[in-house]
Amino acid sequence: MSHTREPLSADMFPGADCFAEPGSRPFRVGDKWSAWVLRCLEDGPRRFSELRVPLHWITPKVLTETLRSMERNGFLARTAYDENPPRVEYELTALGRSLLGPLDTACAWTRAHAAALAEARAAFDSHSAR
Amino acid sequence: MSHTREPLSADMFPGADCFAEPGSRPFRVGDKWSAWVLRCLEDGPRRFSELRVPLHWITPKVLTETLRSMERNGFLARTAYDENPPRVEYELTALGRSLLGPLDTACAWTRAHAAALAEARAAFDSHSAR
DNA sequence: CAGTATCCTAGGAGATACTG
DNA sequence: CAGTATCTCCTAGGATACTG
Repeated sequence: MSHTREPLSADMFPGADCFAEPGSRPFRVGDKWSAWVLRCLEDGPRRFSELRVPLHWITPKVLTETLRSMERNGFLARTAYDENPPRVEYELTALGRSLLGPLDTACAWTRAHAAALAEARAAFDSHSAR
Repeated sequence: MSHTREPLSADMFPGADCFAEPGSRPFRVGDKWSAWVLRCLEDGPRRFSELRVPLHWITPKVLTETLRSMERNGFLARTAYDENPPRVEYELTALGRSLLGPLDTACAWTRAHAAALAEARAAFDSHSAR
């Protein structure tokens, strides 16, 4: 199993690269990972280690920070089960779920204008090159 | 005239603090200033120095960077008039204008859930305090 | 398994000064 | 007026190692 860092796949969350990846404009939801976490939890609760996989082996420190921040905002709920080994599940709240709409809107924009964006950049770059 | 840096007023662009200000979650449009610039140009072309005022005297370096990036993405057009003293105007393109919709959607979400957000944070903070 | 604890680095952002 | 040119600072994000 490779822990190599590659760009997140756009298949999982079409248009999201424009939200979460710092290098990609124009959109970004808050920090680098929150929007992706939101999508990962869309279909139900997930465990800490389950979240790491689709997030390309995000380091535990960064995932913890992201989850704490989202929990603080009331976007998700953390449930710790008293078992051994420990089990913790994260699940979207109604508030967190309500974010999916705006997120979709922005995603839709990105997909609808991806070609125009690429063209604009190419034109700008070729113009500033000469 | 005070050049003191204060938080951007929410009156100018309700809900936008959740897009553009790094410290404010959950939303942020790309970088710190792009969304604000978009709003500043909403009602027509503006000059470089005109933009600095509503943006709380953003430094010329940062404004230039922001405008260049937006120009590269095709969100705005830069027009330099051959006069003395020089005059340069920035104006939204159709592509840039099309961003206003998604931006409004996200703004609307923020305003609609501002109370819930504040409550969630207060609850989280008081809980983690004790 | 679900996290902490440390250390480190790149780059976004600002202050200040200067120029065509 | 409309920008560059430098310098500096901060912190989000990552690598790695360890723990209840």
